[in-house]
Amino acid sequence: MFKILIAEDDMQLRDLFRSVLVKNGFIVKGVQNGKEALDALDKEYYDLIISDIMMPVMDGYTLISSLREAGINTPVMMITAKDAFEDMKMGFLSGTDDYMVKPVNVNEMLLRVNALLRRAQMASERRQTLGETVMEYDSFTVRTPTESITLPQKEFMLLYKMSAYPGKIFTRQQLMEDVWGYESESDTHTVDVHIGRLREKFRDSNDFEIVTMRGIGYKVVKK
Amino acid sequence: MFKILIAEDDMQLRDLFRSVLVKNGFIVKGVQNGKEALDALDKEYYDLIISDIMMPVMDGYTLISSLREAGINTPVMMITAKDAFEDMKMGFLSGTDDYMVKPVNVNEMLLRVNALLRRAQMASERRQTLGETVMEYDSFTVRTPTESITLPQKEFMLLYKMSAYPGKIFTRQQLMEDVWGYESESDTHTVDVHIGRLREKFRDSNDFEIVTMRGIGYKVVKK
DNA sequence: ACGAACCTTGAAAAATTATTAAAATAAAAA
DNA sequence: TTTTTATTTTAATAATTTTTCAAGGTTCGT
Repeated sequence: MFKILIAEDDMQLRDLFRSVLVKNGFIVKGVQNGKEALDALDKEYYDLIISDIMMPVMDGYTLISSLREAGINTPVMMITAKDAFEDMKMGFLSGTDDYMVKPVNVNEMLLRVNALLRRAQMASERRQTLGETVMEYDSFTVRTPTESITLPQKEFMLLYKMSAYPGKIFTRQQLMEDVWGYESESDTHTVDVHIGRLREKFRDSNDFEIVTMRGIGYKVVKK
Repeated sequence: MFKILIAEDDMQLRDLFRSVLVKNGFIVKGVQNGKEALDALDKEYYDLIISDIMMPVMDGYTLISSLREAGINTPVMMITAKDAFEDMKMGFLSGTDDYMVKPVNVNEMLLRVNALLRRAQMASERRQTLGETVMEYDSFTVRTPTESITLPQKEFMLLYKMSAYPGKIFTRQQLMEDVWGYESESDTHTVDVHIGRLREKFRDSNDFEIVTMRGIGYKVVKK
């Protein structure tokens, strides 16, 4: 299920886009300007951004530039009122992936959105979400609303593995095999130490906690 | 540099596209129809395909469909004479990434080509900026407010590649493949040495730094 | 309250990366 | 061509971070 963020100050247009996208199975959030878009992106992961250029508070160019500078490569489709080459050029140079001129044919928009998502999927890293916590396998990074930390390999793998099935209990043995590999010599108590460190790091998480199943193993539970 | 394949039966148009792209540093091969395109793709790798829809022998839809079926995900831009929704729909459904209607604005085409290559994870611009630091691909030169130095090839390519996606993590393997080439014999630790030299040279940069992602690779971060 | 299971801590061991120097290769100049 | 210079690679060692292990303290369930 793909999540799309729409930044558009014209409420009528925003609602039109939203209804079309929702009707086609997307989860959509609408905001009024670039600033609000950044806030939304901070809280939650989106698979695609549709943004108007001219908006109050923060325009589309600024929005995209800041995203790209922050290393966020979410695909972006820009929408503009003016059919001017210079505007389009600025859009593409800020890091836009596609560009449409108003009045927008919503069916074309749908096709283009799908094409962008298809292409992004290929390059996309493996990723997992637990509430507002996002785990990126390719960078061993965990993003929460308040921070973004890169974990050591073993710690990350443990968390990633268990988060894939919240509520499911994993025995130490299972975790050893999955994370350390089939014929690891290491003591299974090593798992405990890593769990301890994870707990310390995510003590304040509102999304999950690691629960001990005495005599069995551990599980990640959604809060 | 990047290789682009153009499939277009109108010789005049093909030559126009070719000359514009060549002028912008791309290596271009032109063919007359889908069949010839498939033959060319069989012989050689291309980074992007620009294809007309209506062509004798084999049309654009068939070309793209066969590519996608064969698991080839090269980005494709389709070009058509008719401004018809049904045509565009068929184009996108066959696996096209972008779509332009004739008469084609070649400058817009250039922008879109670059956007497609960027999304496909290839830095296509010949010049990049990171804050006040400018990198020129053609001369391997990096200019900062205080100085201007020409780097050795490997060092420059490394920096250039990573700077194209600030914040994105590159594994040594990836960097080896991108900078050294697919089947390099060299030890991947040679990357470390070059990174070390880059760090030394740009120790005082206010614009960026190279951060180690332990166990994974490196990334360039904006300051 | 008791024992087993778990948590915490610190320090040793292992793995990874940084740094340096020297050797090998490639490019440029004489 | 030969010599010189610059670049790239390899190798060895140092520094750093992660991982492991073990000991003592704590908690949990009966």
